[in-house]
Amino acid sequence: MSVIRRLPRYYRFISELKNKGIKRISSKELAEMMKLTASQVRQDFNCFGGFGQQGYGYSIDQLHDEIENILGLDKIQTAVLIGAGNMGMAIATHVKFTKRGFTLSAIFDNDKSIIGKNVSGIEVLDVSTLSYYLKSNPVSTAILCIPQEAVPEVSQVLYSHGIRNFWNFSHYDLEILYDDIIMENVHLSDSLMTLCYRINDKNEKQKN
Amino acid sequence: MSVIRRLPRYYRFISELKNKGIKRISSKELAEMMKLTASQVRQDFNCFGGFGQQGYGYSIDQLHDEIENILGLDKIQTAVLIGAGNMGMAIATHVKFTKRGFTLSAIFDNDKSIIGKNVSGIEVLDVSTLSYYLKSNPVSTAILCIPQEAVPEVSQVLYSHGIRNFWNFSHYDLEILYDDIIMENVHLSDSLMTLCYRINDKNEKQKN
DNA sequence: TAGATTGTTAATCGATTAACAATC
DNA sequence: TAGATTGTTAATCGATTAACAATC
Repeated sequence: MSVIRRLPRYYRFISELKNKGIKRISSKELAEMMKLTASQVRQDFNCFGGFGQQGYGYSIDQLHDEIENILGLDKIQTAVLIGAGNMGMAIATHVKFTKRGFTLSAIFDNDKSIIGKNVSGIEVLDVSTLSYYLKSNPVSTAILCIPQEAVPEVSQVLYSHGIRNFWNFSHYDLEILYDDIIMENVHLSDSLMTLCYRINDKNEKQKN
Repeated sequence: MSVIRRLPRYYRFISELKNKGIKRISSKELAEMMKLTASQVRQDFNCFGGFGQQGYGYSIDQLHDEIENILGLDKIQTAVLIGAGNMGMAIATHVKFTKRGFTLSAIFDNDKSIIGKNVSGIEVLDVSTLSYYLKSNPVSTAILCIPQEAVPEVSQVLYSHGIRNFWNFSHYDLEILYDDIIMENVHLSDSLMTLCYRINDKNEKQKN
């Protein structure tokens, strides 16, 4: 269902309206704002049970709470981050985990010069202690910020300790290895190449 | 066309096969590897003119070059990065720009403690000199790693100097402001919330 | 009540899959 | 030639849009 992919964006816009103190919105107004069709907005919200009111529109507060609930942002997942290089550091310090349904419980790396450092209140641990850590701490989700080569070994440890949910920043396509996992990929280079395509495609069209 | 979104992934897999020295592959084999259907693989490649050979399959080398060409990775775009916080730093040091059709020519920030520092061979410049820089240096693309609040002002400067291509890491939806731009969004928190949804959805299904 | 706007069904559009003739 | 595998057309599936009756 492709409505799922749109939910976080709805949540972003609705949260902003809520912060501005706005109380109601119609599908038409929201659609204009988000560059969607009113029809799609209504169709989308109706997937999860109609929470609008005919003749009035949607209550921003209710919409906010409903989407929060649908996304499950209230049920906190515990995550560990593997790889405290530039990307891992950026993720650890930049992402608002608690607002997105997660808590970051530990960070691991194999670089002696990084181990022991404090990153946004969390000490970086030696990745060789990962298995030991997972035995005594309940973790549902792993964030992979390690180089492609390291993925098979590290993910094997994670998988063997029951971790089935991954937020993957490596170039490795982990779905290939296990088929009972939830894999959310952030392939930055794919995104950049898509941008490249779109730029070149536009340039070519302008020539003709 | 949703085939575009799949092209970078094809490129990733084909590049790896090429590196391994493999010379040919059939749509069936590639499909299994990438968890697609053989039909889709053939359909996708045929969008850009059939470069397979009946009874044989596809030449890895040719496929690699064709996709590279379709993506336009050979025509280098010049980009500037705005915002040298954790995320900006990670992007600047972590992303292989030249391999993805770009060259990073400058980095800007407004933090005096960061300005002047060297990040992967590029000096961080004062964002107040951005306008001046753009007058004398040809730039086609901007990478936005700045907080949401700063986006309207900075993007106005970029837009007014003719920049129409954006790689956006901020929470701001820039399409709303300008409609003649190419916008490639990397909304990390959207991705994380989608993961949250999928985890909770799976958990609920397992209960029943 | 009249006006507005939803919820929902039907129509359209696009993307994926299946099938098979063409051909290397 | 026989076998393999593509290119391509047709069938299916899913997602988006349009239309309108229901109702606040």
